[in-house]
Amino acid sequence: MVRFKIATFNANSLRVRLPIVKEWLAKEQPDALCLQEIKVQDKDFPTEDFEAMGYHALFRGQKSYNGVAIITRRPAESGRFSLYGGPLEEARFISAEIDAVSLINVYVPQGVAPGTEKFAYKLEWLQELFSYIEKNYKTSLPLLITGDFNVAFEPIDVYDPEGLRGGVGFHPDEQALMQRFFDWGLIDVFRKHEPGGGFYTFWDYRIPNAFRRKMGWRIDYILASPSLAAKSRRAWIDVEPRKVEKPSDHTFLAAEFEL
DNA sequence: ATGGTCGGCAACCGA
Repeated sequence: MVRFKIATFNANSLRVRLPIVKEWLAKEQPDALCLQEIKVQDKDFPTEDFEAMGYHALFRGQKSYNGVAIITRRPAESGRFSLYGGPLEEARFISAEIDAVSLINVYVPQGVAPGTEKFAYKLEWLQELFSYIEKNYKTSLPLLITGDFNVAFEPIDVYDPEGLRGGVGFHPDEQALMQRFFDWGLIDVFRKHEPGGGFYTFWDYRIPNAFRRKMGWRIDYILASPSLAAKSRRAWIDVEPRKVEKPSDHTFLAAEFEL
């Protein structure tokens, strides 16, 4: 039996959140950590900080916005650095092969509001991600898709389902696309271990004291193919890093498998 | 009655 621990974290600036990330890595020693919204260009990526801790880094950054990375304990085989394949594409997709597991890390467009061009782009991006997975992966093989999907799937995944229904992040068109991943066979590993509601991974900065008031959303996911999901032993949300000086609006979401 | 968020990066955009 080989332990395989994976986590995902929307950093909202890796420069600002690097101390939190390093502390969490040291504490949990995951085999892979997927980061989103790193907001650094490749030339500024803190590779040395991770190497000094015995970790390896794959990343695709961009100026100002977006940016994704996969930090691994053992060297990983890099996969793709974009979904559509173009050099001008926003840095929202990165994949790798690690310990015989195919890993895809995504930062799904936020979408602003239904009816906007950006909302249409979000739906199109999710559709493209699903098509890519359907075309290139088999449900029988070990696959993990992690990241910030910017979609809450069920009413128990948001603090106010009635009030938020139909808005960005809790819209039936977004949920229908999430459903396609589940229909294909992927399993929401946190949900597998925690059937109850009220567990969130994101609290909007713009709502005063949202965390204290429990006004959260569960929009970050670790999705696993069936055979891999069957090997998960636990999944959890770590809110401890929110108690530091510079909390993020997201938390670390982690899962542990026995391969 | 009113103001109450972040981060990047240089004026606002994105979340």
